[in-house]
Amino acid sequence: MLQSERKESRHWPEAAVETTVQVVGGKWKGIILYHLAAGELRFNQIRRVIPGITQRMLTLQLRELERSGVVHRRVYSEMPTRVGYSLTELGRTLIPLISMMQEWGEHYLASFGEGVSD
Amino acid sequence: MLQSERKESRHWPEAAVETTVQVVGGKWKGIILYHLAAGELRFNQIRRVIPGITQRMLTLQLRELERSGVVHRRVYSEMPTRVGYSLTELGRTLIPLISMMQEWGEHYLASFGEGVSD
DNA sequence: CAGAATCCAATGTGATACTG
DNA sequence: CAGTATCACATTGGATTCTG
Repeated sequence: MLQSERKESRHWPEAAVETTVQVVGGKWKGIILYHLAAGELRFNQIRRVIPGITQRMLTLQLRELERSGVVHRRVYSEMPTRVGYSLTELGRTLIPLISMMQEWGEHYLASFGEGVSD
Repeated sequence: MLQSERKESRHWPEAAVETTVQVVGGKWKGIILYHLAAGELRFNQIRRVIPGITQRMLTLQLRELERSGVVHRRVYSEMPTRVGYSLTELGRTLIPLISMMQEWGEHYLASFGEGVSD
């Protein structure tokens, strides 16, 4: 999705903003990255810390994060199968951004209260 | 987890991340905010700096940004009609975030975006 | 355990035409 | 100039079932 719809090779600053939105945006990616910032998690561990995400969506979002190069998928040859997900080096450079997004969200929720339906 | 996590908050940190994603996410909101950071722009001025956005989408995204409280819509009583959009005070608190998103996107495009094929 | 496959509903987005 | 209205298509998301 990201690389396959690359635009011009010239980088306008807004293209950079768009790129970041595509990597961390979507309904679940920010949350997944937030949890992976703490360290490697297995598939069902992520499901447990993100109640509400379906198996299908977790798979899809993890695949996109992998494809963006920010998440690494590691298969342990065990029985039963165990798969660990962790941030790549590039993914770790996202931590300050995720952190800032969290802070802003808290500030927003605190000043606008619960009444904001968005 | 993230260093900035505030344990006394009654909001879950992931809800805060989600909230921010909803405010700045989507296909166009980040770009719109990026341009409004420079100052007030009229409707068609935004269209000009964001080639590719349709009139319909610009209207919809601006309405959502207004509704989130980060953009202010100001109608000048003139002929022909003139409407200016600008960041609210809350919206201006997003500027460091947008700026960081831009920087990360540039870093991503520079180190990863160009040569990668799927 | 960690998924893949399928179906379908909901939402997002674009093109086009029209308006005060 | 700054929108609305309408239709069509694309993308996203959920529920369910099945598998190595």
